[in-house]
Amino acid sequence: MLDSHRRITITEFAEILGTSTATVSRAFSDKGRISSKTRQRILQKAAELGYRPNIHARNLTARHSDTIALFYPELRGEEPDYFLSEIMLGINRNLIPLKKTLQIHPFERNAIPDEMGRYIDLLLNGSFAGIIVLGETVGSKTLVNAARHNGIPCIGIGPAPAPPTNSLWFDNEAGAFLAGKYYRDTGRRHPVYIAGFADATKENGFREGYAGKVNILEGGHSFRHGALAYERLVREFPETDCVLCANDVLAIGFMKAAFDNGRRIPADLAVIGYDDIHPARYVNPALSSVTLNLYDLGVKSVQMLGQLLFGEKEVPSESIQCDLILRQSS
Amino acid sequence: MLDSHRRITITEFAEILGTSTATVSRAFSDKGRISSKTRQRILQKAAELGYRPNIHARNLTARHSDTIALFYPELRGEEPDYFLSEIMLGINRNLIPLKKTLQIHPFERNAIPDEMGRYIDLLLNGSFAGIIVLGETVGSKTLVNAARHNGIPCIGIGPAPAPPTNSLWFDNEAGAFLAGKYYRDTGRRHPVYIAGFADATKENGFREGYAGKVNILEGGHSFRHGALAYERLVREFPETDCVLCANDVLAIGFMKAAFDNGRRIPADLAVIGYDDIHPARYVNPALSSVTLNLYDLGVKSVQMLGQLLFGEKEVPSESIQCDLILRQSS
DNA sequence: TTGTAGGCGTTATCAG
DNA sequence: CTGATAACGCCTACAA
Repeated sequence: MLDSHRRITITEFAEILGTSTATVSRAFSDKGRISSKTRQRILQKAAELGYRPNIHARNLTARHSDTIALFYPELRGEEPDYFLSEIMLGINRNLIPLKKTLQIHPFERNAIPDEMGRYIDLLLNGSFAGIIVLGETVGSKTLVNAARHNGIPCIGIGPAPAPPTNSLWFDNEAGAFLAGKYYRDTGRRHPVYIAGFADATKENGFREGYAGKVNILEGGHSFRHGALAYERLVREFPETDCVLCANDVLAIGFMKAAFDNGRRIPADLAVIGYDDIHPARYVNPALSSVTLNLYDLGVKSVQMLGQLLFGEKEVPSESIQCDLILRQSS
Repeated sequence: MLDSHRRITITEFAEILGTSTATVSRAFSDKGRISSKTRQRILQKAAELGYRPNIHARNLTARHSDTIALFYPELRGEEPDYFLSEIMLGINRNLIPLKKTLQIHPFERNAIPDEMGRYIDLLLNGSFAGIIVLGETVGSKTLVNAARHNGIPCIGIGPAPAPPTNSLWFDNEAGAFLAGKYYRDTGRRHPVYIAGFADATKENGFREGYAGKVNILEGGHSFRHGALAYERLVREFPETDCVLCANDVLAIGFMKAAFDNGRRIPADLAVIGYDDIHPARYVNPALSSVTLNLYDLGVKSVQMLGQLLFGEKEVPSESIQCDLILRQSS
């Protein structure tokens, strides 16, 4: 049964052709001298007989594969990670020209280094041509370090501060600052920051931008967290007239609860999100947000990785600009 | 340079241990008799010296890898595919126990079989332990067939009609029927169906459910398409008082445009979406939708694939139930 | 329980 | 330009 599906090997194939395995190999490899006539013949016959180079044998000799891996701290909720989706789209769209293939590796967000063993293993098995690591978590850093230590091409994506090379960063403090300043300039009086994961940077940026006291509320990373945050806001800070949410998902959930509660946005309560995921534009009211240009982040990360793959020892880190996109909610 | 990162091989490692490579292999393979004492010793020493089995060599002898691939027809827009995101979440969450790794392969939605060569190659290279194929496109079918022909474990996910085995399906006609019937029962007079990809099934189901004439409008698969559809609706079918959108993204875009245009939903105009992606619950008004239980679809698909991987020749196809989830928009 | 040795399918080196 | 042949690193009979 299995045997009936057994593919023909280079040896058998070469025999049929009456040539050597070396020549067949050359026909498929683009390097190594070979007359275009024999290549033609070989390629055609291959199509005919269904011969294809075995990728594992190939990887074994080449000592690496054509797959690049994306590692990211997983959201432990029941909702997809929209932040990730946008970045991944950018990545995927640009992998084709590199003839690489994408592998997805979510890891536990709160993992300590010792718990990253499984991923380090993957990394060190020589399975990947290169990797992209998302996030600022301990796990992320563990991965990035392991990659560097072992000479594996690796681009890190995350908030500042970032190493001077091989990383792509954005300045959350600056982004949140924009929101704070905007609220100050538009005369809002009682700002609240609704936090996502522990990240003092956004909170600080927001406070500095506002140049005044801001209240803090625990948020999270799901629509539901956002809705819950609204309920808490009503109880704890009823005077609030503007909020910055640590991410758009939170903001959308928050707005939903506020809207259903009869709050007028932005008249009574302004809200600004963070990340600028696509749905932000299509909720009611359309959500103002600090854009991280997520798609571009993805695109750029594979460009950088491409250079590494191409032979560069390292590439200078780059940053992506944050902007405040004003829509209807603020 | 590269050499400094060269990992130790089984031969060298065995030599250091003063044992044979076979024993080392056994220590790592869980099968093959070996005293737990020597295994202990070997595993520990391995950790010490940083020895890890080379995955490519492993794959070569095993004739397959531990990666499973997800193939899906790509949305050619600038937005992530939210439908896919939900399914992928379900898949990812259940891959860990299988100790498998996920690879992502978007392909051109309108690809004809001849253009699927690249993916067929991947498939036939023996690279995958198994695959999951999404969609009802020609490309999807090509892939599924190739897999079956070559004895590669494969689960297809898509709308009915589906083959009797190895596939996971949902009944779009039945789903859309629910929406049509609901509109009939709630006294709506002028229904419009806003189409996504060419899929007569939903349209038919909707019409049958409504048991009357329904107008059709081209839609698409992005928020923007939805918004545009609203504009066209105003011009072409101004009397419309209820719509079914082929997917939620469309519906959300549509509602946004309607809302900004001062339309009262659902009073003047009811809208129902399809797929029930998470954001549907958090837009204003909350979107009624035909749920496909996308997450469960993902979960179930890996369960089925798991059986195939476990040795079953084939598993009976299963279906996932569609339900109409009523929220605020209808 | 452990060791020996051949094989997995390619690629790379070195002659020819 | 083409052919032999030795790696690549591991697994698995088979033998001990």
